[in-house]
Amino acid sequence: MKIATWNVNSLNVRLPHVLEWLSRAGPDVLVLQEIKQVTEAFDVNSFSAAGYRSMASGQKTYNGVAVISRGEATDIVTDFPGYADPQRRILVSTIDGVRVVNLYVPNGHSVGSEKYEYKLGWLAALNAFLSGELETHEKLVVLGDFNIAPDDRDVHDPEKWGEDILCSPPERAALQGLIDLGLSDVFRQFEQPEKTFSWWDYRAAGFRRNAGLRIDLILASRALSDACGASYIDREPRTWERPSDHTPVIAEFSV
DNA sequence: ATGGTGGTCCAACCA
Repeated sequence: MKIATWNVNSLNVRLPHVLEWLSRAGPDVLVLQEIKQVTEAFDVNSFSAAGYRSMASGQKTYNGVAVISRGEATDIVTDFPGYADPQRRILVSTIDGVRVVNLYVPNGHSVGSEKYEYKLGWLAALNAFLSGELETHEKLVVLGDFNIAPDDRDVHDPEKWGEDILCSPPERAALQGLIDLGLSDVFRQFEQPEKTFSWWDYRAAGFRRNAGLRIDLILASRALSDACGASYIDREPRTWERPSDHTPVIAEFSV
């Protein structure tokens, strides 16, 4: 199974990019974040014409997640049980025997802000949810825009970023809490070029200067991480006309 | 050191 994640920053704008990338990369599963459209506006037909099934959990203007897959998606979950949240940030399903958890983790704005507290609370709810999912699904992958750079290697200028948002110790501790459930960051199972990132700020020529972060992650349970043959980031869509500020992150599993 | 870009939707919010 070849699986990928991409924050598209508006599917209305980026649909042509997504279709182009699907045709070039041919993943079995592609999960999207920030589709920024209501579920009813999600264009299932464009994906079925490309040979994919698809579904979305959308909302107006902000957030919104979608899953595009060759195989059928079953046992769909769109909310953490017991955690009421109008923001559409998760889409969980089982595809070809793999539990696929698509996430758009809150950004958090700045350390100590109200949005930051929401982010940490959301991550606690995620931890509780995944703890349960891991009990019932041996093959589980958690992927998406985590809005957390795991460590200094994932930051273009660690001195400058310091312990700011996306890099603060409580955020990194929350990510470690997920790892401690029995998940691993498959990108780091392989030799990677230095300064490989998945997001570059539109401002201040971030991409031209490679001033980026690796905040789009693929975490896999033991049964899957053992079966992971490759994980890499495809920078190319970030070079296209009118790009998303994120680029696809891919993992290949022999399942 | 500051301000820079982009999406949604038209003023202001979010990233």
